[in-house]
Order: sequence, then C-alpha cells, then structure tokens
Amino acid sequence: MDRLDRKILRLLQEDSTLAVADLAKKVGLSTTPCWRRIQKMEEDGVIRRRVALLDPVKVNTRVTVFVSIRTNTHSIEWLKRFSEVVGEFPEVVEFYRMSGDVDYLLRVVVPDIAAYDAFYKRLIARIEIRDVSSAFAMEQIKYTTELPLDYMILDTQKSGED
Amino acid sequence: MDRLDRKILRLLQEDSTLAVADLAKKVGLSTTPCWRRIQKMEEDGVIRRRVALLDPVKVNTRVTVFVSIRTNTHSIEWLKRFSEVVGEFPEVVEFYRMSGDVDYLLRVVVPDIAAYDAFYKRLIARIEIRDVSSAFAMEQIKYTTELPLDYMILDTQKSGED
DNA sequence: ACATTCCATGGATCGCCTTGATCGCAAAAT
DNA sequence: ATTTTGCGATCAAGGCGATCCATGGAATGT
Repeated sequence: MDRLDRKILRLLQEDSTLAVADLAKKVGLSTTPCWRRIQKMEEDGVIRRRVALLDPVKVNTRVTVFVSIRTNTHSIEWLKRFSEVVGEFPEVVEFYRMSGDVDYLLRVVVPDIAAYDAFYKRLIARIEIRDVSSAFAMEQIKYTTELPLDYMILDTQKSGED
Repeated sequence: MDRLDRKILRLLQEDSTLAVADLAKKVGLSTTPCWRRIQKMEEDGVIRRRVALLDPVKVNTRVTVFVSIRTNTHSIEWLKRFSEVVGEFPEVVEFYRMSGDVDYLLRVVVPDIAAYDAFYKRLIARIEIRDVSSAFAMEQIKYTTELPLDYMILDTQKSGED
C-alpha cells in the first residue's frame, strides 16, 4: 500500500465506474499495473464491494431518525437477540453499540414521522427495551461513504504530495 | 417505477458490478429492457452514483465517534460557515442538523482516540462552538448503504410479491 | 554484480455494453 | 370491435474495455 494505491482508492470511492485506463491515467500509471493493484486490493479486502447509491428522496426515505436505546439486561444473549431483531429491519441503516450513558444508537430512515411511529411500534413489539429516545434530523448536510485515507499506513514514506 | 425497477435497485444496491444480462435474468427480463430501465433510473437521478466501499479497518479508521453540538448563534450565516468548515474535514462522514436539544450531529471516523482528540482540536480551532459532547461507538453492529425500498411509490399496484 | 521488484509497452482475446430495428402482446381508448 | 399505445422479446452488430501474457527497462537492495 503506497500513495498510488491510495490515489486509486480515493478515485474509486468517488466513482467506481471509472475505466481502468482512465483511472491509470489520472493516477500516473499504465493500465496493466493499475489493474493489478485494484485486483490485489479487492483480494486483500481493502475494497469490500461496489454498490449503487440511491437518492433517498426518490425512494421515499427522506427522514433520518437517530434512536438512542438504553437497556436493563446486559447479557451476551440479549445482545445477540437484539442485534438479530434490529438487523432484520431494513429501515435500520446503521447500528452501534456505544460507550457512555446510551447503550445503542440506531440510524433509521423512513418516509415521514408516521412511518417512524409505525416502525417504532413494530420494534418494541419484537423486543423489550428499557428506554428509547428519538432525535429527528431536519437536514442531512453531509453524507458520504468515502473514508478518509489520510490515516492509511503506507509501505514507503517517499516524497510526493496528494 | 414498478416492482421490476425496485427489484433492479435492490440488486444494484447490493452489488453494482452485476452484468446487465445476469441482472436481467434475476429480475425476469431480457437484457435490453433491463438495461434501458437502469439507464432511465440513472437519468432520473434515482441511481445517484456507483462507488467502492472500503474496509474501515484496512484503511485505519476503525473508530466512530458521534459528536453532538450545541451552538449559541442560530443565524443563517453561522450555519453556512459552520457547514463549510465541517464539510472540509474528511473525517466527518455524516452531518445532520437536528431537532431537539442538540443542534447538530456529526459522525466522525478516525483510527483511535488520540486521532479524535487531534481532530477535535483542529475543529474548535476553526470555529466557535458553545457545547460539544462526544460519544464513542464500541462496535459497529450494522452499516449499510442500502435504503429500504418498501416505501417506494410504484406506478401500478398490480399483484405480485418480492 | 546480481536478484528482485515494479513499471511501460504492445498485443491479443473475449465478454459485455450499447444501440437499432422489428415483432408480438396486452391494456386502454375511441 | 378496432385502434392506439406502451412495454417486452428477440436478433444483430459495432466497439469499447477488461483481462492476460510476454518482453524490456529502471530502480533498489544484498
């Protein structure tokens, strides 16, 4: 992993439809080695997958709700079951176990408040929860799947920018 | 937009490298009309872009921090400047304006706590904020870019499953 | 000096994207 | 009942781009 790999990743995070030849040109390589690097990073699992990103408005999921959850039971079994149940809901798009006073945090996407209420009822019907509090996002100012690559660990620390 | 389109979107959200022919087979179409539907959905902006998703661990950003921000000044100008400044940080991967007692919520990805502290200092050096509180995620139980398509508005409500 | 590694280049194959044209079916409209 | 309209199926064909191989050269390390 050097800065060429990083440059490739940067571009593929933005647009994975880029032809290898174009990518190579932008990176400053010829197509063959560029292609090989991509292959390697896919094998190594650095590149997980390539997906299509949809417009939330167009698919009628414009509302994001953050759901903070506190629980009584802190057993492994409960966590396992809780994870499974929550994972089944396609509205739950992110799901974290937290430190601090909140135990779990969900990001839920739905068309509107009414749909959130319906989701909420379905959720608590499936599993017991001590305390739930919902915070509604009024606006999504930034959302990106691009991870910062500045922290990547590179093999060689040669000169160069980017 | 009918259930065939939805089926196509479902598959492309999982894997955008699928060949049109394979996609068509899975959906129950022949390649040409399937390809045309995809084109249309790209033109219409339903499909925004195709991107590569990376492994957070492999690119050294395993830690997620949720940053809750309260502000004094609630002017449009402040919001504009704040948005710009925050948007410049690649570590900020999501950024919402919230209702309720928190004004803004950020999701920040970094390698470790130390890096978060450095990020935090850089942030408050750039802009004045009344109150900041950080919540660390111990575990990412679920993360998906797939939006639920069950709420999609379809042209025809014919019979069928999926 | 030699081995290793990585790149550039060229070529060659093959799959699939992309497009156009034509036909058929089914629903809707007149 | 007939016509119109709107898909989809099928066939065909051009062409781009992915994929792989083979060779030569440059830089690095031992």
